[in-house]
Order: sequence, then C-alpha cells, then structure tokens
Amino acid sequence: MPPRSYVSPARSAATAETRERVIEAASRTLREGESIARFSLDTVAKAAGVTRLTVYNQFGSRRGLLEAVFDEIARHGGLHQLADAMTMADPRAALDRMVEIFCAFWSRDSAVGRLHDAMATDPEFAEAVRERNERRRRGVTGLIDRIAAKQASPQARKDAVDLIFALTSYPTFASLSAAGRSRDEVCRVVQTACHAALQPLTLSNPSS
Amino acid sequence: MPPRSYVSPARSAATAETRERVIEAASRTLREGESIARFSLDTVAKAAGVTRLTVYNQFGSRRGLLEAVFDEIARHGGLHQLADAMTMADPRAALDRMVEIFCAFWSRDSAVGRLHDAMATDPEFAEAVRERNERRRRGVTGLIDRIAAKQASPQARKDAVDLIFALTSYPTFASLSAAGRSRDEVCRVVQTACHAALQPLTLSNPSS
DNA sequence: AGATTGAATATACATTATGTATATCTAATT
DNA sequence: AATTAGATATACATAATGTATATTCAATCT
Repeated sequence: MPPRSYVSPARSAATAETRERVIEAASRTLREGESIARFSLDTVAKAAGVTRLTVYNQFGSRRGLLEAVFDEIARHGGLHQLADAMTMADPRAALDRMVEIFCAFWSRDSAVGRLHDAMATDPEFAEAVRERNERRRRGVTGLIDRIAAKQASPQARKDAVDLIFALTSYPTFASLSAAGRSRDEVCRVVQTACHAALQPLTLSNPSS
Repeated sequence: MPPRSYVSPARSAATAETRERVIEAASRTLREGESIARFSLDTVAKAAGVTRLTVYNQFGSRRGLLEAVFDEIARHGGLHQLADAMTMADPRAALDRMVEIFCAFWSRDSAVGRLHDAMATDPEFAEAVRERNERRRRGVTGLIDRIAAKQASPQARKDAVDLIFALTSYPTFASLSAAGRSRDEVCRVVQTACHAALQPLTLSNPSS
C-alpha cells in the first residue's frame, strides 16, 4: 500500500514561521556576535526557541542556514532597485546609482560583514556568495559596454569592469568605512573612483 | 636554594631550528590546504615531525603560530625595499614602486591569502595583521603629503589616502587576480587607479 | 473516530579542534 | 653526577558539527 501523502496548509504555515524565526535569530546572532567563530547552531537554536536538530531539519547544515540568511538579507536589502537603475538613460548616472544601491546594501545589515567572514572558512559557501555577486559584475559589464567609446579596446573595458567590481565590493566598502566614514561619504569616494576608472574608456587617444 | 639557570648555545640552536621547521611546515600547510578551516595544529605538527604540544610550547596558541608565519613571510617578502622607495625624489614614482612592492608581496606566497582568511575567525589575529598594515597606510600618507598641492583640503587628502590604502590591500589584489590577471597586469591596473586617485589633489580648482 | 503523516523533540553518539595539566624522557650544561 | 630546558606521552575538559534512532503531538485523511 502506497503511503498517502498530503499537504497541510496549517502545517506548512507553521513550518514557514519556524524557518523565519530561525533565520531572524541567526541574523541577529551574526549582527550582535563579535566574530563568525562564535556563531554556532546551538546559539541560534536557543535564540529562536527551537532545538538544534530543528535547524538541521530546515537548513540541512550550517552552510544551508548561512545561505538562507544571505538570501533573506538580499531580499530586503534594496537590490531590486538595480533593475530600475540599469534602465536609466544615462549609463554614468546608472553607475552612480548602482554604487549608491550597493553602499546601502553593504551598510544596511552588519550581518553581511559576518557572512563575508564566513566565506573564509567555508569554500562552498564562498562559492555561493561569489555566484550571487556575479550579478553585480554583469551589471557593471553592461554599463561599461554602454559607456565605452567604440575605439576602446577590450582590455580597457575589462580593466574598467574588474576595477569597478572591486571598488563596489564589500571589502572595499568595509575598508573605507573602517577609516571613519559614514555610508554616504564612502559612497561619494567610491563614485569618484568609479568615474576615474571610466577615463581610459573615453579618451580619444588611448595610448598608454 | 635558587635554581641555577643557564643559557645553552646548542639548546638554543636546536630550539630555533625546531621553530623554523614548524613555521615552514605551517606555511606549507597553509599554501597547500584548501581552506583555513582545515588548518589544524595537528596537521602542522605532523608535517614538522614534532608533537602538537611542541607547537604550543613554541608559539603558545594557534594565533601565535599564525602571527609567526605572517612575520616570517613579511621578512622574506621584499617589504624592506619600501624604505628605498619612500626616499625616491619623485613621490609619484615612489607610489608606483610601492604598488609594485605590495603586488609582489601579495603574490609571492599564497599563504598570505590564507592568513587573511584567518582574520575572519580570530579577531585578535585580525587586529595584529591590521597593525602590520598600518605601516602601509603611513607610507601612503607620507607620499600623499608630498604629492598634494598646498590648497588641497584635508578631506581630499584623507580620501586619497584611504582609497589608495584600499586599492593596495590584499582583498583588492585578490579580486583583480581572480579576474584572470597576472601579477604584473594587476600591478598596472592598481597603479593606474592610484594615479586617478591623485587627480583631485592637484587640480587647482577643487570645487566639489 | 481512528489511523496516519510530518515537523519538532529527546537522547545518544562519532568526530574533530583547541587548549590545559601532569609526569616523563633526554641531551646539554654546570 | 646533579640539574636544567625542551620535547614528549598521556589524559582531560570543552565546544562544535553532523548523524542516527525513537518519540511526541497536532493536522489531515478515510
């Protein structure tokens, strides 16, 4: 006799609520903790009012939980505004807006810093985060293609893309923030640096 | 009766040799390992042909060993050339040279990447590395002071210093390298970006 | 109403690390 | 010959991830 399986609205809702509570507890723990080293599933489970095994049930592993937290932060981090930014008529203005959006994203929730720390100890999680960052790279590439003069070399374009990609990364944001800047001040510095990175693409004489 | 203590040349030499062997084994393990997570004192001790307790005897802790490895790499990483670079007549040429020296340093031994990963899980080790990086910041600050026009605002100077500090950091080097560049190509990109960062310091009209 | 299902729990265990404590061994030195 | 310091042997405490098994309990199906 085949087992009769069913879907339960009330059950699913309860499960989803548990998931949310655990993710919330995890990001809070990341935010308030001193270091990713102290981030344990035990702590998270207790903070969420569930058992450690429930965390495993829901997320499979520590890595699974971290990925879920990252995605949750991304969902509420304002990255959806990128779509609008990319369709702006002026690609330079779009780039400025993109920098704004990412500075806001990196600064919104300090848990993202801890998640970047987690990349150091978990190569597969690092890969997952890098994949999510590829969207940013594609965005930059698209803008550079619109900004670059026709005679700009592929190498010059690649240089600009990679440099701007690095300038808009979390580590750069963190480094500039650590030097005692507000989010808006960091944003301004990064924007200026990105403008400078565009220079070689528009000069009519690209002789080095 | 007070214990009669003594220094032993042969003993000291043997100890120093042990220390060196452990540090060598540790940096090799860092270089060859996939992740800092797999870096354990057990592994290092076995690779060095000593006991784990000997490592504790010599370095006190995992952190102590990591710091010793970092210092060893720094000692042989060519950073001593910085002294000459800083005394160059042309501060812009000095900055170019500085970028060269650091690109060489970051790329010389892949263990430095793993040591930067270790910063994520050990706040005190991170602090120790940051202190060692402060030398780079001071170098940049000195050069900027020589390059900046008199009318350049303190804010513009600080912007340039912090940006160049970020551009010459390991994370930036790693990001540009990951995009498929040789050490020299990364060096060229960083140098160009640093030149651009100097622009606002020399324009006679620094109106924002 | 009674059987069944699935999420959450309880309990236990294996494994891997760091770090501490104590006693012993051994070669260098007095 | 006694002593000293570095290295070792052995044991233990603690914390963390991950797996396994059985159980509780409310929601759902027949």
